[in-house]
Amino acid sequence: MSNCKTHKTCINEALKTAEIICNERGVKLTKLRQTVLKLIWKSHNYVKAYDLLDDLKKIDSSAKPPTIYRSLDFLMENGFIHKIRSLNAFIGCTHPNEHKECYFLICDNCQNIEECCSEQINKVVTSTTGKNHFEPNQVTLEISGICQDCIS
Amino acid sequence: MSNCKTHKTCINEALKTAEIICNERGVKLTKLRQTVLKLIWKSHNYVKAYDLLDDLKKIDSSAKPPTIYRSLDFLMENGFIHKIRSLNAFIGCTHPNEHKECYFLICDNCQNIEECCSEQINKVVTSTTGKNHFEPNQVTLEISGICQDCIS
DNA sequence: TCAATTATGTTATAATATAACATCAATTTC
DNA sequence: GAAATTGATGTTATATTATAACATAATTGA
Repeated sequence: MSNCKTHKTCINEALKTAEIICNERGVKLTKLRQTVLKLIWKSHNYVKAYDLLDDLKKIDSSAKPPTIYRSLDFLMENGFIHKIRSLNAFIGCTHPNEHKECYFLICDNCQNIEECCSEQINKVVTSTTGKNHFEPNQVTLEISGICQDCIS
Repeated sequence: MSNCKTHKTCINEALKTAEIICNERGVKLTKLRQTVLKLIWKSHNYVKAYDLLDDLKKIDSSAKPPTIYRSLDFLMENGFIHKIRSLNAFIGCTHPNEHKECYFLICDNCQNIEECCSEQINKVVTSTTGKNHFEPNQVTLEISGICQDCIS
């Protein structure tokens, strides 16, 4: 479960940040992409592409799979959302400006996902890939289990 | 690229180990499951489920998706193979007896996957989940990039 | 303005995975 | 050893996830 009090703030923050970053980068956060980002941020839980598509269809009944997947691609490329590979699902990024590598704590019970960064983990990954003479490109670290709020 | 000299040895090892573990556990490594495990071990590269199905069809033309997926499920449950979530692919496990958590170094160039264990990584994961009061269940750590042999 | 680029619309289909029910084989129990 | 139970496989159908390919529209920039 997330601790945000007024979730609207989370959504607005996410949209504003995305807007700013897009301007900096000279890429366009179009109406559609905004809408999709907003739909993803509907909650702190992960969302599936086709659920998103259903949501989008309520707004624009002509939406089709490529509509969603293209927006998802754009949002991922720019770091506004992440794909959770172990779930084939997507989630809004809580700090699109800052991180390099991050990892996810996925609650099997409440579906909430916590996005975390850890210098420690980065170091270990770097050192272990170094030992293997491996040039890392992308790190996927997803930890599923039971979150704080669901343990009791 | 893998360093095995006679890959047949890898396959035989994998099958023998699986056999022994199944006996210990009182579960059955049926003909079909053996065949699928052998097909997965055809190389050290990862394999896709439907490629596997095509291979299996050459042996038993009546094979269908559930044939493969059931065997894959069994082999995963017993730790003889792993699913690589970032690729929707499967790979034989190199040490089904020993490890708890492991991680994968996936070469984008040659498709080889190195399965590694690191006490260090386990510790960091434990400590970081602990800090978040998170009860971990399953850890997915997949690092893609360029392997030693493909860097030059 | 028109050429090039980028974004979106649209149709179709590819790729991945599972549900549901039938049958067969092995094991246990009486 | 026959019947009952369990586990494995066969089979049909379909769900879920994702992309290719081509058409059109909007935007940018020379």
